[in-house]
Amino acid sequence: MFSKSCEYAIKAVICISQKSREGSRIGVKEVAKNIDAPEHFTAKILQDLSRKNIVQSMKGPNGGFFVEKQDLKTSLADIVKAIDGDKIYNECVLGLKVCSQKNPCPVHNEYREIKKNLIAMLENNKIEHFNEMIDSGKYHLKMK
Amino acid sequence: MFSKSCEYAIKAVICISQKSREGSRIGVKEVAKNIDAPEHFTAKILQDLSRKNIVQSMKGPNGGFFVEKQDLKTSLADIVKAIDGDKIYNECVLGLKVCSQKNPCPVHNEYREIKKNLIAMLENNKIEHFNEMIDSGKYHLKMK
DNA sequence: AAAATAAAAGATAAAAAACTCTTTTATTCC
DNA sequence: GGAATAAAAGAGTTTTTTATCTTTTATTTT
Repeated sequence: MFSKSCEYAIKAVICISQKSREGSRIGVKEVAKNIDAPEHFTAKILQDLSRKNIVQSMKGPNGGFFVEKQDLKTSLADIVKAIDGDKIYNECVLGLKVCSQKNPCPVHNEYREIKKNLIAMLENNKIEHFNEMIDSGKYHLKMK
Repeated sequence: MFSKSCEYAIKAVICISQKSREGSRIGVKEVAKNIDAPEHFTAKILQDLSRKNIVQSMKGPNGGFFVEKQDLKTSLADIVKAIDGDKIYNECVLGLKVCSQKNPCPVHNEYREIKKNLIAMLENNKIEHFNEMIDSGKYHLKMK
């Protein structure tokens, strides 16, 4: 469904935002450990997310990554678009270059509904949400 | 969503089954042209589908690929499972190794519904279906 | 039986994705 | 200002996926 980078990105953003609520920043090393991803690879992804303003960063001692309050409204869709692009929005399930309402592939109509729900899910789920869910103890992100 | 191989496989099976209804077999070269896929790569995929009994094959002059009548009941899910495995059935959207009803990731419950619909779509759509749809002229598989 | 045809199998190559390592730049603390 | 810290940037490497090329095997036709 999503690329590995994208999966890591989602987990990383949630992880960083949790730290941010406590008022502190978090370094690559700790993020990587938390989300069970390779450290340097995580660094690349975080650079990308930072360039795209999904997370913020500060260099130097006591530096690290954090998310600003207004960015808690970032949705899963925003992260997915930032990393994997908008192919889930546009691409045909069968990979046809031309597949539209006017010129549909055999599963176009059925898939449209599924896609609609998937996109709705990605857009409605914001990171502030996840913080609450994970706090509740009923949901997790751990790889154990 | 699916690998390239899998997309090709789906199109190839539909393409072959259409020829089979006319009572004739079809060679790799023609399949590849029809589905706009590289010839030798298509050959590999067809070998795989043949080993897994989703299509049949015959060597020699007048040989080629075909699908038997009973195999028209093959669903998209069967093809996807044969090529990409059953990860859409089992894997967590966020890539967590542990993600279940008892130990859900933050989107587990919402995604479960979407997954259910997706799987239903894949299982309900059989290739005999597609033949009719494409015959009707309202749906297509062409890459033009 | 020989020639022709077409898939099967095996080996190789190219591209993309995933991952690693090293150097540079910005910031803070002393 | 100098040392220490941590991200940014750049330059690899490895693995997986996608694609190509060559040889072998099975079948048919003559």
